[in-house]
Amino acid sequence: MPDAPVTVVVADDHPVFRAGIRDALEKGGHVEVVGEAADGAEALKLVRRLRPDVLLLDMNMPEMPGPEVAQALREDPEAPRILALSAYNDSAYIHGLLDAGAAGYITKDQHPTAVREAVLAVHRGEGRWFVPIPRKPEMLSPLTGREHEVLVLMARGLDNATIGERLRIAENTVRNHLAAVYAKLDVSSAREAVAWAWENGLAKAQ
Amino acid sequence: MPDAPVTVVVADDHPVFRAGIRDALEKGGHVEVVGEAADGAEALKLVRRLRPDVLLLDMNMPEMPGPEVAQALREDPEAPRILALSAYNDSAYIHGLLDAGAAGYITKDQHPTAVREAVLAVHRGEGRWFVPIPRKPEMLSPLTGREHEVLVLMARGLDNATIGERLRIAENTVRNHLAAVYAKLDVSSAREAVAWAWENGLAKAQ
DNA sequence: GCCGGGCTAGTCCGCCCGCACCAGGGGCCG
DNA sequence: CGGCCCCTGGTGCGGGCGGACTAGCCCGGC
Repeated sequence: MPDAPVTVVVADDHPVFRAGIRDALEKGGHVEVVGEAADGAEALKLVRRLRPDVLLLDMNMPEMPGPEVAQALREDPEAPRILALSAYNDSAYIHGLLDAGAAGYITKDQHPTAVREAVLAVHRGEGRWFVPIPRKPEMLSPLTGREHEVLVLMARGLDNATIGERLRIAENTVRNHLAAVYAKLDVSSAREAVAWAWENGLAKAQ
Repeated sequence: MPDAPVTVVVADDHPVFRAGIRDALEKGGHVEVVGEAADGAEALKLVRRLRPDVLLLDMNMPEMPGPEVAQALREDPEAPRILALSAYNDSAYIHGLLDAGAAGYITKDQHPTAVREAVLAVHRGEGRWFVPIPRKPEMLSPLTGREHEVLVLMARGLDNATIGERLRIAENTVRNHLAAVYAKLDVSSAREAVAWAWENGLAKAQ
């Protein structure tokens, strides 16, 4: 390969992690980290300016979480391929991400070389690059994609109006989704639903 | 200083983060990372074998979270100084950690050099925390016993009336306690408070 | 083509709950 | 003793939210 290196923008709110990723990616050659972002909004700006091949996108950032960034890039024809990065391995979460346009998903507990290989695989167009997902039998989350998104935002403490703004839907629609969530989870209050979300890993610290 | 380097064991479940930390710590000299652990149990073993000067301890690890490790090392006379590391910055959490024996506390969103300086400071016997403590300093005062009880029950999904029954107090009293909780945590809804409780380990599961 | 399911949006109702405010009793400490 | 904090209980008000509907649009499958 007379390669132009694969260009990557790394979006994660922890500087130390970014430094570790940069090191891991560039150590083997063929990959160049052209930018780092500490939050989602910064990531968007960088991506649109630098036009990298791959965006390595942490799911859990302040201000603007990963899924929103993926969503925002969804209709951009020049958008980079997105490799989603998360501290946790949540199968229900993954679905929403792929719908939002992520090309791959990998957890932070993987070895640096695995992350590097995932970046290269995503760049080659080998879509849907997964970490071994600890798949408990399918039934984990009976929720639809939208219901899941709404529940995740609620589990962070957002009220219905704010959830609607984030997802760009009416507050009434949020309530409808939540009604479906409550029915499926067999709960009857936001408190219970938020507790369920945390118990089942839809919301995670860090 | 004709120094023997400060020896450090790094405990974090993300290999990339460990690599980043190792790099950041060793880059400036005077510090040597003598071991890495991916979970709390491994950290304990390593500490007892290697006897490092400082243990850089992530709070959020599978199997055995950081606070338990700190607790386990509490009565060990040869225990290293512990610098607690967390993705989040919340005052009540910090208190529990310091009580458990941590010498310092720093968040993951700090610059690598700040982490390094914190390690050195802890080794010198200085200081407690190295991040701006959120909100007013006097907010460090955590919840009262009763407030804590109410919050824990709420984080399980109970409504105010049920909480009152459990604690054998009037629902109005529950509301009063919750008002105090909201003020101290700087939140304004049950959703936020429940999320806070889970983020900070008041509600357990997983 | 028809049907089912997901996403969207709206309405109406009732109540839980957040909020402000007040007040008495008990324990601790200067 | 006086002051302070915690725990307890109460009232009234307004808003957010859950519950139960209806309904249009789009898509994929039978």
